[in-house]
Amino acid sequence: MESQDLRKAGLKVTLPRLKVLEILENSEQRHLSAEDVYKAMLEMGEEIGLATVYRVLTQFEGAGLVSRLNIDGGHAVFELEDGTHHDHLLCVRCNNIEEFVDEVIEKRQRAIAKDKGFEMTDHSLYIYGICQKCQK
Amino acid sequence: MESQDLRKAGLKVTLPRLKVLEILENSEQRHLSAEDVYKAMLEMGEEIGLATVYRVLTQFEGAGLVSRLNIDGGHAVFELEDGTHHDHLLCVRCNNIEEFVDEVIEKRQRAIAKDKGFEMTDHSLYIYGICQKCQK
DNA sequence: ATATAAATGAAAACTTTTCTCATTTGCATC
DNA sequence: GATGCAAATGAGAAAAGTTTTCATTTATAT
Repeated sequence: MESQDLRKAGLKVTLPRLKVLEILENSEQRHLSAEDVYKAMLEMGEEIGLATVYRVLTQFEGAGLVSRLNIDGGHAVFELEDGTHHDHLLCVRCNNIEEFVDEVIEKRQRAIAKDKGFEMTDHSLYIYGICQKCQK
Repeated sequence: MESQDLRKAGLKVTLPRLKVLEILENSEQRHLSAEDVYKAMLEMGEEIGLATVYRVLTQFEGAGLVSRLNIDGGHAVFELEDGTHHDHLLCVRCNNIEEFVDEVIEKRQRAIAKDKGFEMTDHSLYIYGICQKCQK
């Protein structure tokens, strides 16, 4: 099943790649840092180098299998690509990440870029706050 | 004039602090990295350590004198705080930064946070693209 | 003038990510 | 199935940006 995805992306089917995919698919957290993936790997009893995790995730990003979020203050997290564009809400207490789609905002962004003479290539929007659970 | 700002912020009035403020005020670029400030300092013939630049900028941020932007991919730039909230458009070719304010987007963000049960503390929106100059 | 708490500079440390290079592996071909 | 070769891997070094440490210097209240 996933081997096909790798082959389609022009990547050899290797154990590290399959395992990284498996972790991304089975993790209860949709958003994982390279470190998270690395630790999950070791917990599964799989030998892997952290450099390989970074390489694999970067290749997956290039192949459109995952997307990378650059969170405030430096470190990146990865999520399985599901074909939908969406933005993120981050809880500053528990680091939970939620997703949302808002067509009004999307439209305004395009209008702003046009207005400023920019050819928009990308955008990133993060809303930081305290999630419902953490407010109690 | 600026000495007052420093004193109000509970910071001693020192040469490095005054000089960093001066650079932020007089630079033709509104958005400067710590490295930029450091280099400008050396060009002015002022001795300063890079660590001091970072410390001073971080203190200024805490005091509300400057704000820090975390640009995609890691490094931060600082701008003099002008009391207005605004978001940013970044040119991926020349790294020029423009600012914009959009009340529609602001309103939608608040609505989304509320809808998801988040108590919004902050948000960041960056539109990446190719600016008018760089399109030619 | 002086004491003292804060600020500074230089270098080391830290964090996250990428690179290097020798070794191993997947896979097409025989 | 054996074999050859390009691609992938692991370990550690390196890079980039930022923070910390600590001995020395400086600003400011007394």
